[in-house]
Amino acid sequence: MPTDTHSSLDRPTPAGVNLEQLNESQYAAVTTTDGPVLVIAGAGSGKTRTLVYRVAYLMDHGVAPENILLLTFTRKASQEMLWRAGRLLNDSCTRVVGGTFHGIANMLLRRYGSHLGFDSSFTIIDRADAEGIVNLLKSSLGVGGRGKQFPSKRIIINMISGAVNKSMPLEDLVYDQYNHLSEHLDDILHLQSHYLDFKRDHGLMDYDDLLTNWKRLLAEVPEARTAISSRFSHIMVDEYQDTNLVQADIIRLAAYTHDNVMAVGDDSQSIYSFRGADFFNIMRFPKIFPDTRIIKLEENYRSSQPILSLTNDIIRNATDKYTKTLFTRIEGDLKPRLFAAADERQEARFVTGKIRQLHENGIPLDEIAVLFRSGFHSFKLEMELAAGGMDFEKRGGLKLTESAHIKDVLSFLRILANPKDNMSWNRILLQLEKIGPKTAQKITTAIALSDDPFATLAGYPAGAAWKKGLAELTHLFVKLLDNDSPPVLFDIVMQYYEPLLQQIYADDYPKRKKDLEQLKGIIAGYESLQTFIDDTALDPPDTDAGLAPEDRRKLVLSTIHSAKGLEWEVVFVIGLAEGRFPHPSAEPGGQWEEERRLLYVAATRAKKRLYLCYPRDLMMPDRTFQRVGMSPFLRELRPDLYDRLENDRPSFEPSFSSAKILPVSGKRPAKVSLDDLAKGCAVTHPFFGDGVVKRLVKPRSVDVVFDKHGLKTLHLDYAKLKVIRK
DNA sequence: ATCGCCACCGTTTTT
DNA sequence: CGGTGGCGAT
Repeated sequence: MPTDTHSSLDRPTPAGVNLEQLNESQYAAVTTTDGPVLVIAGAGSGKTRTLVYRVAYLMDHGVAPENILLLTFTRKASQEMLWRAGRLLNDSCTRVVGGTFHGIANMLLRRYGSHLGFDSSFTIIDRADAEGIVNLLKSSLGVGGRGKQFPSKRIIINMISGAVNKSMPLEDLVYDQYNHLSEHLDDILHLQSHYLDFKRDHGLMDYDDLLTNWKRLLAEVPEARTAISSRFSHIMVDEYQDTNLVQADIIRLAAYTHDNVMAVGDDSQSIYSFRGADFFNIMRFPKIFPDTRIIKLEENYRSSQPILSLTNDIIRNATDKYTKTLFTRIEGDLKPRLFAAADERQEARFVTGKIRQLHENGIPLDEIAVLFRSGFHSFKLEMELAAGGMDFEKRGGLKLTESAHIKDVLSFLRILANPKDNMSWNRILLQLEKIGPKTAQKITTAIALSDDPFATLAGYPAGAAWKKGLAELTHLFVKLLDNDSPPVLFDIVMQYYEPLLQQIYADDYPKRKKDLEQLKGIIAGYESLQTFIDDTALDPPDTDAGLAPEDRRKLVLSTIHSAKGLEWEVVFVIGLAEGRFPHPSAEPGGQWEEERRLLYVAATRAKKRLYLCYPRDLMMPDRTFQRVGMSPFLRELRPDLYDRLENDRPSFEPSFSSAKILPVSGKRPAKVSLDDLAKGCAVTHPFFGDGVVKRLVKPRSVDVVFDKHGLKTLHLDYAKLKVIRK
């Protein structure tokens, strides 16, 4: 594919794009309509922005939006991107097809799946479902019961899925990466083959199946390949370092007529290799697509220089170096801070106190995040925040649809969409009195073998103890099969399920009931049951879905993995202690480097302020405290790149759990009111320093230009402003 | 043989 | 909190 011979600067510019903001490389990435482009760039360099601009550019040059396919990692990311593109180039870009690999795969398979011999009604299963199947099989095959260190269901699913994603026989993978488990190889292979059969027999499809079948569709069905390749004349991929081999093949095949692919990624941010992601995909890209234009972006548009210096130093020690040294023109001189707490509790208090302080100084809560390696590392902090009456949103923990009661209700609906879904049958039958794993399995096998599952259920020879329960269940399905509106179906299920709910979860029934109300709100927006079920499996709604935007402006607590691609003014990274970070099972060589990149990802989320915290003492499994040092990754850093915070004072911040504290807004009397201020007043602020009032805003805010930090909008209720001179 | 209840334990990361 | 193992009841 010929690249342009004349200077790219001769080309017309995309509508509404301010080219002052684009450096020459970005400009080159944006202004090409043909051929493959690979953008390799560091954190905060505006990779995603080049994609948005290119969408705008393409549409400006006559490419119809419905022919553009934007593949992103999460559905939120694609929505965000389309929204940004919409601001550049009116709203026609909403017709751009944006989504995740899995979402697009689902769409295509529902449409063309029959070419591969699929039943059109397959059910998408998530991780927890997959683990559930392994559990069922483990007991029914009698595998691993006696041997003590048989791998957990989670590890087995990781291995099975890893084999698919790396296009590698499971056997090789076990010898390669799980050698310590190789004594169980036969059992593992046994489980794998039954797992595959189970999914096939019951019309279930996991995340990996969606991708492999998409690939098969492209590779084996010429008419589908042609249809898809001409439908999407331009394909864009974000976060390319997180793609696996199957995804790389999909892109190659989907673009086989035109090669119009643009991929952006950063090898230093590859943190998903445990899931089969392979950042060598980036290196391979130019070989797969000859005549690729490679564009490197080295300017960072996110973080201040002190933060960038530290993050450069984190990655400096990496063994695989493809890394570029990033620079920034953003001003700021606040060095990252390293805080050594005595223990987790003190760490939590420090973070809570700092957040409160920052918020009082005018930083909105949704511009602050706390990041950590594993979900449970934030438990102490969550308690401390809750005790202090501070609201937060936790990401990367349990999703709404992963809780047992929600799964219960969804099972009924999933059966309606796919009567062969034996996972769901099993769930429902187990709820009945006197039916345990064995009985449930007998019934589900009978159902799986029959042509009419509902008739089989009705006619199943019931034992005396559970005859009544089975009859009620049969009756429920009679009613359900008469309807097809999702909200109505939901209500019918709830009539049946609510008594069960009270009985099964007697202790926290009200809380679970509230979750179900929320689910009801979500389902109300759907007209098709199938769409609803697909969405809940592919993109589980979080517990805050449906809240008004102003209520969502919360402090974020997140695992580092779930924070990928996001940014905040202030970032705290907690739990940076030996034994916590890197994860103890990571050994120098393999996983170790990925853990280092993980810390890099965490630190590069910060725009202005970065706090790195660790507890000196950690509670060990045997409930004793043990002195641990700081994370080895921190020890490697040049000490002049950060400021150390010592906690010589025993009670650094007051504990919010031991004292009654009023909510933030009511706690502090306003120091200054609008009446005391006027345009031109000189003021001082404990955090931003000296400045001059530029403008009075609405009821209780004021714009101040600070000497060192530029323009800030401060809320008088929170900010500790002092008037120096009127 | 199967079910239900109680007590105990440990927690990678996930589209 | 969720998974597991033991034990008594059916």
